[in-house]
Amino acid sequence: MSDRLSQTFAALADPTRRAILVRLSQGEANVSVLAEPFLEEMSLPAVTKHLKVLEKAGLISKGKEAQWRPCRLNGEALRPAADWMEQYRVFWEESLDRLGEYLKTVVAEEQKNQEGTKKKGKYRERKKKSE
Amino acid sequence: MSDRLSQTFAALADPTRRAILVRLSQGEANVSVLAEPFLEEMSLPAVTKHLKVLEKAGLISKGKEAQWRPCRLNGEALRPAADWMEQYRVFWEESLDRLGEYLKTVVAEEQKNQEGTKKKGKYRERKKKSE
DNA sequence: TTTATATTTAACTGGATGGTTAATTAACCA
DNA sequence: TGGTTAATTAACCATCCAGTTAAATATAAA
Repeated sequence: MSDRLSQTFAALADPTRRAILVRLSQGEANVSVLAEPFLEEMSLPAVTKHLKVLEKAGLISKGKEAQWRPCRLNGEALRPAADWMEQYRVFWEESLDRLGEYLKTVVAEEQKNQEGTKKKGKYRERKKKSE
Repeated sequence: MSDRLSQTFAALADPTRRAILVRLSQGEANVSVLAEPFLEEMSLPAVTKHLKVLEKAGLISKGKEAQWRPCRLNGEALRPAADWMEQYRVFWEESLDRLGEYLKTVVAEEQKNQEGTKKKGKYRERKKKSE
């Protein structure tokens, strides 16, 4: 996996972890509080592991207060992922002022200009570089 | 993994797959064209597999034209994931009119009111239901 | 000093992922 | 018919992932 963006998306690719983030968006909470809603489905160490994944991805950070480990959301870390998605908004959003439609058209134009993937015999064939 | 949202995020958690989506946002392309930029790093079947992941997640769909399989982006499928992220925008965005700051404050207030994770002795202890 | 609470670590397991090479399928072309 | 191109499937492998139970660590409280 390796890169940051992949790590972020991977961290979000689990319902338990997303639920934890939702919970943390309402304020910090220590591990057992966070775990409580899941303890009928999984063990506490399982939750600890999820928290570790979120922590490694930079999405949360853990404090230290006596034997408790208050966790808090680090929303900042979601930004690159959100920004990445943002570039696709145009593909689904029909905005009120038709900006979406307009941009789609622009893209379609571009597409037509560079062509190369549309009709029989026009598929661009590239020999692999022999290096 | 199972649920749709997880599937979407998981599909995005790989740089090759994200690059494929970027490429497709500029227009449809068949498999070998999509694979070309990666063939020095991985084999064609590897790319086929990535495409399958994207397809299962509903992010792309494949057509059929002679021996070619023109792939196209299905941006629509990204919407739920983008929407999910959107709820966190407030945590990083300092909007021009300070709406972000304002909402952060609201959350901080709420946090203070419900407390329960802050001071010694106040940690909510719930016995696990014996069922 | 013992006990209780909060959390983590260790060791293990089954199943998913991401890659490989070799073989197969499918359509076109000469 | 036979060859070429495009893409997939099969079989395999190493690693990661999400969970488990049991043991360890750390702080507080009696």
